[in-house]
Amino acid sequence: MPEGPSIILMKENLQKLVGKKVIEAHGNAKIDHPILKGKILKEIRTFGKQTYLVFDDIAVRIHLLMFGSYSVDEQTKPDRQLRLALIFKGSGMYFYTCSVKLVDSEFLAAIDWEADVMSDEWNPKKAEKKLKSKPEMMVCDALMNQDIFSGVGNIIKNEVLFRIEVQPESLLGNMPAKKIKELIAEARNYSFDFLKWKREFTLKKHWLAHTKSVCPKCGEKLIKKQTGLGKRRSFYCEKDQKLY
DNA sequence: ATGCTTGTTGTACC
DNA sequence: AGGTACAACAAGCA
Repeated sequence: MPEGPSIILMKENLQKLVGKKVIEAHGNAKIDHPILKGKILKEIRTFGKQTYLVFDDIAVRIHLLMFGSYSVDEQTKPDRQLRLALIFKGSGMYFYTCSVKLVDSEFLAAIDWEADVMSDEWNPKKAEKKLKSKPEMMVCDALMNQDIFSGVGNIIKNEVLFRIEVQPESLLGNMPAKKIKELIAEARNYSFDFLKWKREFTLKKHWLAHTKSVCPKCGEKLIKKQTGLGKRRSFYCEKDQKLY
């Protein structure tokens, strides 16, 4: 489920419940469920991998983490613990295996919305500034950093680095300004390709590097390695992706 | 079937 | 104070 573009799809699927009143809230999330009862769902906002169900004075923050899932108007009961259910008149939303928190409006106001690669407010100049201030950071960690590229996950990371022909362990400070600009442009660009392909259920088919064993460009064997401080798996071609 | 993973948070320990 | 490092969480897949 959980990289930024998938969260956009989740928002779309939940959208039909906006404007409706919560009749009942339950589930094993450690929140004060009754507080949501009777409130109108004003809007749904997303920030990277996070989803905010916004009510008058409070918002529910949902983060699907690695294995989270959701459903709208579920027909059959899934075989796992229900984390949160919000029941509306004739409809409902259900969340599983995710992090659920109540936050206030100040919390929303403090978010740097310009860091979200999927957002209209995405600010590439700001991203550039953040990257320039961290010359010692590996590019694989930078892409996964949610303060810089909110919404980018491991799949997007691997595909972006393959596209711009940069080895994951490259240091930001060693990369020419032009490459940094490519990195920023492609992080957004690929995220929208991801969204399009996910919508068509053809995402996996379009992977060039992620989980692949052979380089589609040169036919050499791809390297699979845990990289960066995050120790997340990277797939890359030693021949086609340059180490800066 | 055991190990791995599209992710983050908390806590212990320097 | 700051960072680092790992455990914990959990479901679906190969």
